[in-house]
Order: sequence, then C-alpha cells, then structure tokens
Amino acid sequence: MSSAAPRRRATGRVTLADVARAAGVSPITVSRALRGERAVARELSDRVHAAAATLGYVPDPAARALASSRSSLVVVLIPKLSNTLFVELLDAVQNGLVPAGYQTLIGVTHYDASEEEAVLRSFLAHRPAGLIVTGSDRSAAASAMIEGSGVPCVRVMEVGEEVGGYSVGFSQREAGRAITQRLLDSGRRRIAYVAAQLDPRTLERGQGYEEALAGAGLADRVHKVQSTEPSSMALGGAMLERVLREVPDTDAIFFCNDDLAQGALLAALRLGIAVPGRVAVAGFNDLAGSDQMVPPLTTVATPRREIGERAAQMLMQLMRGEPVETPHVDLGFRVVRRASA
Amino acid sequence: MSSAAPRRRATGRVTLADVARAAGVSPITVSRALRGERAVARELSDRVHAAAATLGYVPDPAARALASSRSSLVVVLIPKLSNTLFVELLDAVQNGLVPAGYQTLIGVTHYDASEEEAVLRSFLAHRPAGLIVTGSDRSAAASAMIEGSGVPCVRVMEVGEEVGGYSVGFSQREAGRAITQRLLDSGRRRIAYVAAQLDPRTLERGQGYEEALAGAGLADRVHKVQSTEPSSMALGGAMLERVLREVPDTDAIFFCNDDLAQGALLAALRLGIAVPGRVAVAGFNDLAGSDQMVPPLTTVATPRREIGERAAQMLMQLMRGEPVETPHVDLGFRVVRRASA
DNA sequence: CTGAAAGCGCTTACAG
DNA sequence: CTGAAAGCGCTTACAG
Repeated sequence: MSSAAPRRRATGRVTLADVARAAGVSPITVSRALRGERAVARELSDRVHAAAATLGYVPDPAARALASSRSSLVVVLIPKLSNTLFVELLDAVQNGLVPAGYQTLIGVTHYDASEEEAVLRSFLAHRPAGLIVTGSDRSAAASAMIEGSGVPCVRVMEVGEEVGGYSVGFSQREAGRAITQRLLDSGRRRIAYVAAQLDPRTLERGQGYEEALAGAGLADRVHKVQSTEPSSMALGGAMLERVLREVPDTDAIFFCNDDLAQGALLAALRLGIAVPGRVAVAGFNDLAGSDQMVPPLTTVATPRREIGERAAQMLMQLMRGEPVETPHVDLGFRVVRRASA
Repeated sequence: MSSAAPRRRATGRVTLADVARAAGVSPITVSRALRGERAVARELSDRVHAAAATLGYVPDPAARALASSRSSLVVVLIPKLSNTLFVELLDAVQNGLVPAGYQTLIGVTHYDASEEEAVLRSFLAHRPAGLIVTGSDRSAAASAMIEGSGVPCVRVMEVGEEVGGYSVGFSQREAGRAITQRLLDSGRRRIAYVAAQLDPRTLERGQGYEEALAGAGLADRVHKVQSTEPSSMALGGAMLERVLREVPDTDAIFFCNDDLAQGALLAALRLGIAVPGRVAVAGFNDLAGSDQMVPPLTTVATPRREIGERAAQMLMQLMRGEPVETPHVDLGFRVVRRASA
C-alpha cells in the first residue's frame, strides 16, 4: 500500500525470479540449472529443481524466444491435410518432436507458391527452432526466406542430394518405374498412368512410368491422363471408366495414389469389370484399406512414418548443433504384390 | 567503431523502432497504427504503413506475447490424427483462423487424460489467444487449467449446454438413436452395436442405440460389442465375422464409425455374405468412400466441417471480446439412406 | 490524438 | 562454477 508503488503489470505467473528467491540463488543460475546448461554445482541444481517443482514453475516460451532469438517451435509445411499420407507423416514427426519438448506449427500450403510464402513469412517470425518441408519444389522467394532465416531445415518425401541441405525420403521416380515394371512383368502392354491434382512427386512417378515403358520398347504406348480435380475415390472410378472408353484395349492402369485406385476397384466391382482379368489396377502409397479391397490392391508401400521419424531425429541433431553424418537418407519403397495386378 | 560501444545483441531483424525512425514518429504510434488500435491520425498511419511496407517489417510474436501476455496462437486439442474426422475438423478450423492472422498449435491427446494435461500445461505456457477442445470429457485437473488460464475456450463435436461455456456440435446420442431407428424401421430386430477404441462420443451413440431398441420393446436384445483395438477397416471385417458367429441371427449391425463399417462391407463381399440381405450394415460419420462402397453404406452424415468453421468464428468473437449470442450451437446430423441398410 | 517511461520474463555476453 | 547488468522487441498504463 505504499504511496510510491511502482507501476506493475503483474501477470500472476510464477517466474524465474520467484524460483531464484525460493532457492536462494540468482536467476541466472536457475536458468542454467533448468536448461541443464554447463556445470551448475550439483547441490544448487538440486535446490533449483526442488524450488521449481514446489512452485509449479513453467518457463515462458515468449520470454525465452525473445531473449534467445529461438523458440521451441518446429514448423512443418505440408501441401494438404486431406491426403492421409501427409497426416501420417505429420503424426510421426510429432511423435518424435513432442517428447523432446518441441511444439509443432503446421502450415498447409495447398500446393500454392504464394500461400507457402505467406505461411513461411508468418511462421518464420516466430523464430522456429527448426523446419520440415515437403519436397524441394518451392518458389525462389520461399527458398530464400528459408535460407536467410538460418533455421535448420529438413526436406521430406523426396531425396534431393543435388539440392544440398538435408532430406529424408525415397526416389519417387524409381518407385514409379518399379510398379510399372511389375505391370510389364505380368504381361501387360497397354498401361495407362492416371494422376489427379498437380504434385511434383506425382510427376516424377509419371517419369518413372515412362522410363519403364521405354525400357520395354513401349515408348509409343505412353498414355498419361491427368485430372485437375483433387484426388478422391469417386474420381478414381470416373477415371477408370474414361480410360477404358477412350482406349479400350488398355490392359492395366497405374494410379498415382491409392485413393484413386481404390475408387477404381470399387467402380469395377459395380460395373462388372473384371480386375485383373479385363484390366489390372495398381496404386501408390499403400494407404489404409488397400489390403481390404476386393481384389486387394497391388501398390507401392511408402515409408512415410519412418520418413517422419528420421526427419525428426535429423532435425533434432541439427537444432542441437550436432553433426549429421548422412545428410540425405533414402528409405526406399516396396512393391506390394496383391491380387489386383 | 566507437571504443565505448554498448553491448548489443543485434538480431538483424527490422524492428518497430526502425519503422518509427523511418516514418518519423514514436514507436508507440507505429504499434498502434499497425494494430489498427484507436484513432491514429490518418496521415501518420499512412506514413507508418508505408514505412513498414518498404522495410518489410514483420512484428515479433514473442515480443508481442511477452508484452501483452497474449499470443496469436490458438490451441486445438484432438484425440487422434488417425481418424479422418478430426483431421477434417482441424482443417476447417484452420481455414477460419489462419486468414484472420492466428496460428494453430495442435495437441494430440491420444484419449489419455495425463497426456492431455501435459499438452495443456506446455501449450498454455504460450499464452494462447484461444482454445478449441474436443468434447467435454477431461480430467478435473485439465478443466481447472483451462478455467484458470482465462483463455476463451470452445468445445466441439458435442453440444454441452449443461456444462456451461461454449460448444458447437450435435447430439451424439440422438444420432445413434436415429440410425438405429432407421434399422428398426426397415424391419430389423436383431441389431448389434459394434465399437472400437474408447471414446465418450462412441459411448453416447451406444446409449442412443439402447434407447431406440428400448423404444421398440427390444431392450432385451441389446447386443454391444466393444473392441479395445484402434478403429480400422480390418477390425471392422473381423468384428462382422465375430458377431455373426456369436449371434448368428443378427440381422443388422450398427458400427460406431464408417471405417469399421467399410471394412465389414468389404469382408462381406469377400466372404459372400449378402448385405443387406443376410445382414444390414450401418456406419457413422459418412467418411470418404462410404458412398463408393458396394453396396453404398447407410450412415449418419456429421457436420464436422461446419462445426470447425462455426467454432473458429465463435472463438474469434470471444478473443475479440465480442458477445456471443448463442453459446451452444447444435448443428444436427443427417441419416443417409443408401443400399447397405 | 501522441509520447516518454517502464515493464513483460527470460538469456547473452562479460567478468571473476 | 556463479552473478550483476543489459538487452531481446514489443505493449501497458499514465500523462497531456
């Protein structure tokens, strides 16, 4: 009730200073003890931890970020939330990062360069400790922002040794080639490639498809169909019908994603189109349900969970300033032979 | 190169002070002009905005949060990322919040009370501007943390008028009753209810199921089967087999989620079990693919996207301190009659 | 309508 | 191994 009380803006929050007072040490020592930095005398450290626990002290991330120019936030950029693939990737990343004390800020770019730039600008302002981005296909402006921020960054889904930096993924092109080869090996000669929305990885798979056909002397049989609609089961069914109508002797279709392939399989069932008798169907990613289809879907199993985990590990090393022995990790893929092709 | 240069920790960042200098006004005025607060003289405001634009000024969220005890972060708590339902909800919430300048911090609780508490503790430290949580079923500790934080909070998926606060959703119990009633109306008398992992909303649907049976004088026919495994298509198929084996005269099954029901439908196809001839199948949520099944799945369409949008709107009103006329919004549901039941 | 001062709660950079 | 001082970049609370 002093008449000359200083102006205060008490937030009611337990602060570092409170802990210091309770432990009988300086705030600096509390800061160091709690972060496990340097060697703080064992006894002091114990007192600090005890005091922090009794007071229920929770460090203020904003103050920490302001003082150190680095937050505990990790930004993850993915194209869409509607593709299970990215959600599983995200889940794996979170499982790695959250127990280590990081929080994840998720940015959805909708395959749009300017959206990606806007998201990056707003997220980079938070001074994230790290960055995980999908693929290597971003605008020069976006790349410059990442570069200029100095925030450690790991690219996922593709392995991009040429681009430098760090990446965890697999070769989309080779995977596309391998599944097409599988179709060729089973005797198919009129193989179409069907893709939905624009996605650089989808394009790479298409290249692999072309390579496989060329390798079999079937370069003139390349038949790529691209829809601008977003991927869905219904679209897969429609595409199946369309391809068989436009090129009736098509004997196999490689769909760029399992949701399309699943839709095609169900449409075939409804329409009485025999799979693989009349037409073989192959997908990509081995999403949930592909093994349950009738017939079960032949596809490429992609290691997105492992990619997420490895990327999280690698990023944590980078954030701690530790050396990363393998900057580009190729986790491979696996062709899963089931009954549809 | 002054010999008495003060110790500085230049971050290279463009600050409010830089903008103030460039615009020839005080930092305070820049702060106010940029936030659109109060009436700053039109001319000054214009100068400030121009200067900010030329300098490429981006406010520092950490400094802002520290000074104002409020960040631009909105915390969203969901049980799982593996259920499409929650991802769609999340997506809708983000679509509402991101354009308004908020960032979303996503917490996954895995249906675990202590995980939820840990996530809340760590996220609340960020002084979020708002909170969106799934359902009303949390520990007393978690509720106390939310309450004590003073952060505006909207509950989603259920409408909880009794609990107070704010909520957007629909009655899970009534929805469970309605779909069961649909089964009864089509002449089914041996109806089983199959649920997977523990979820309060799943339990409510089960209550609705019981009510419907009781209403039809079939209280003694209640047959609930609960698995502890996480929900999946494969589990749905297995549960179908199990129910028909254990209670052979079952003539309809209400699955608590569409993924289970889809799996059951595909298993039936494989096993040659006629649907709905031998057994009718109904699901819940109308997830992607349910309309593509063979036969198409009868289910309950739930408005998760609308729930996400409305919750985001409501939360923004609360965060701006505006009054909310309807604190509890019931968005209803819709029984979708297709061929499986 | 505008501003000078103080403060938000931490950590950095120096010293010792 | 420990600490006093300054600073991170904003906004609050007073004044005028």
